[in-house]
Amino acid sequence: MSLNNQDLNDRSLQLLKTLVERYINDGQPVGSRILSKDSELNLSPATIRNVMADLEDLGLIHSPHTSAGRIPTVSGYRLFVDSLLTVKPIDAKDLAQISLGLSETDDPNNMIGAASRLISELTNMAGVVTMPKREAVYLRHIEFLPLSHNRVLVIFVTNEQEVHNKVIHTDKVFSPAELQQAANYLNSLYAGHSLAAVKSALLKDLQQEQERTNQAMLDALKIATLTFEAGHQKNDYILSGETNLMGFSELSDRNHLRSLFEAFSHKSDVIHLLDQSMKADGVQIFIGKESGYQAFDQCSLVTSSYSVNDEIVGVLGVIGPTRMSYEKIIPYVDVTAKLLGAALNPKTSTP
Amino acid sequence: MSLNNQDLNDRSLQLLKTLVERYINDGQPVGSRILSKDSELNLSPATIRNVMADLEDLGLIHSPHTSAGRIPTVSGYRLFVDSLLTVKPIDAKDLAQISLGLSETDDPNNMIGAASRLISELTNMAGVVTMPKREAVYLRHIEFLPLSHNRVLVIFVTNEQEVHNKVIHTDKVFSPAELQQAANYLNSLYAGHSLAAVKSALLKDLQQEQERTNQAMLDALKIATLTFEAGHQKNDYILSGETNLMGFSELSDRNHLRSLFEAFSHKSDVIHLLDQSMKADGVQIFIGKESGYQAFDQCSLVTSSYSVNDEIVGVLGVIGPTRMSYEKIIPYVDVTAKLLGAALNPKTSTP
DNA sequence: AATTGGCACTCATCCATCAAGAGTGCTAAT
DNA sequence: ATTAGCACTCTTGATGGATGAGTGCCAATT
Repeated sequence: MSLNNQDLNDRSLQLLKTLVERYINDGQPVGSRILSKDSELNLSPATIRNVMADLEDLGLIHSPHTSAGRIPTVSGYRLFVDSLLTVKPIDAKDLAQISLGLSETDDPNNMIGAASRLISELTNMAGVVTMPKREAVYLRHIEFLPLSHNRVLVIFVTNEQEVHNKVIHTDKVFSPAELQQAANYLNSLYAGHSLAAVKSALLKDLQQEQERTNQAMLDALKIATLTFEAGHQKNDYILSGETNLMGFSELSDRNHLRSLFEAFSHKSDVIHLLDQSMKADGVQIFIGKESGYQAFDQCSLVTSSYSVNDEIVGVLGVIGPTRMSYEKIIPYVDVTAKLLGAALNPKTSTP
Repeated sequence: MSLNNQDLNDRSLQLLKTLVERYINDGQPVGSRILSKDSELNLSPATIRNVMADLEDLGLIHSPHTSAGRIPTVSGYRLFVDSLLTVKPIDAKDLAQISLGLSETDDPNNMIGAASRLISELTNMAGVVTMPKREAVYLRHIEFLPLSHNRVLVIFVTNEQEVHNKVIHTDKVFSPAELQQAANYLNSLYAGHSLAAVKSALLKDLQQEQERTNQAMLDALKIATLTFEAGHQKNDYILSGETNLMGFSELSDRNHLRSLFEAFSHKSDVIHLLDQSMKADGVQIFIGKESGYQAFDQCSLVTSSYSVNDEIVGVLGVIGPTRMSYEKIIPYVDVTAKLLGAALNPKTSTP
């Protein structure tokens, strides 16, 4: 056994690097002859073969069958991505396209969609961006409109300009005037407070008022309780360019493709996966089975969280085949996430 | 030439019918021997062959190659669907599932989604439902909130409970009080009127006020003009179960599948296609190339408009391969569309 | 001791051939 | 008008080289 660390470090890594690069380019298993010509070190195919055998023993590469070249395993990609890769600078034209694309709208929702579309178009893969999810959501304004059958339409605005609406069922019928009064009361009491604070305050106030039995205020508090009892975070994402994935031969198996697209439809798996990237700054990568979801076995996911006012609020990512150009994709994801965060910051935009 | 109308009418149609039914069942080209056994008329394969040759001359069937059976052409399907088909009654259990599924929510948006999901699950194909689009949209309530940089968040409610919001840019900065006053003014003036009426009234009132130079009202009218200048009809649809389409071998060609899913993403083609069904009551069918969109060449689309209060407001449909069980699908689409219309009617729901 | 040339060996891929089977169209007989 | 019979076509699947890429290992070289 001549495969100690010394062996690996010197040139095996170099060879692994060129092997991965070559495979990412061609999609063909790369053999000793090609690798010999491709690497700067002047080694004969025979020597390369010895090294390759070592790399295979270490589980970094494997060959699909006897007479084919080698392709990287997940560990091989991982090593490549972690220590060998030299990122390419982002194309100036593409950078401009991203900035421009993100500045075309004020609406945060549209901006998320634009980011998803941009990253998908520039990488020719699927782009995905989660809706921003603020830790602290502030109640800005609330409004009630009566509907038929004891139902009330609640409209409330959070943060700067996020509009939510829901229908609640009340015990009794309220007149428009009563609802107006309730809204005024709640606005004066709770506007500017975080939703969490509002919820706990509601509980307290409800008890207090119950003792004092001020009916009007009691009603207002009850309606408000109904309004805020469920979560309002959308927990959704915008996916673009899924169809690009159909162009990759490694994903062409019908069943694979189907389970992949089913995962996109169900959303929960993808959301869970993206949530993992919320924790960290910067770019994160899931290669093949690393994601833990079978549907993504043949895919890699390159993500970056994006922040508004130094608070991480969402994740932007790219989904493609394991054989993707990480060197190119990583900076694109990185930059787009940063630009999206900046564009979403209301203080910086359109002075 | 022995292929006059007499020939066709008698038993050729009967044979065409069983041929189509058989092909829809098996997916295999059906030959003279099978057809001879399958049809009640006791004819030898040879006779059947003569009839089939006639049907082929008429463009109703064709054979993929010399030694294969025949499969229906678009015209063949069309004739089958228009005059030969005997619809199967809808399964009671499925009917219950639809009713139940549609009654689970109040929110029209959720109901559309549920309808799309239900029809897709019950047919094992893709379900599509357009968002309801009322001819007459009534303004119910309008509200303004100030944002930074001369921007105003407009929230307005139409019809019963449809909430819209948009950000408009104003010439000058408005105080919250001014905006409140403007909203009150507009609500008193225009609430209950159709959006079209509001738009034309705005133009007139704007001119009148300009002469009288009442600044506050002039401002209100200007903001309102900005609010209503663009259309607010969503013109969107909810698609479900697209992935079911990946299971059909006739759509398995990667490029076909891709262009199909790209059409789903672009939406415009599908919307245009569905809009054609808005004009008519009842079930409409587009078979293969009849749709006019290349992406749908291999697909059929079975649609039905749905109505609220006798006004057609949207379309529900199913997308699948041309070789689909029309006899089963048609009543499902029909019934689901009717039930959806009923469920959307606020007067009928939850008394 | 590391490197290399040489060589036998393994597989996937391509291509031609072949047999079987399904289905047709046509003709002649019923 | 219908049908039996038959020659013919064409797909499908199996078989079997031939080719070529690539490997692993051994012995020779540096």
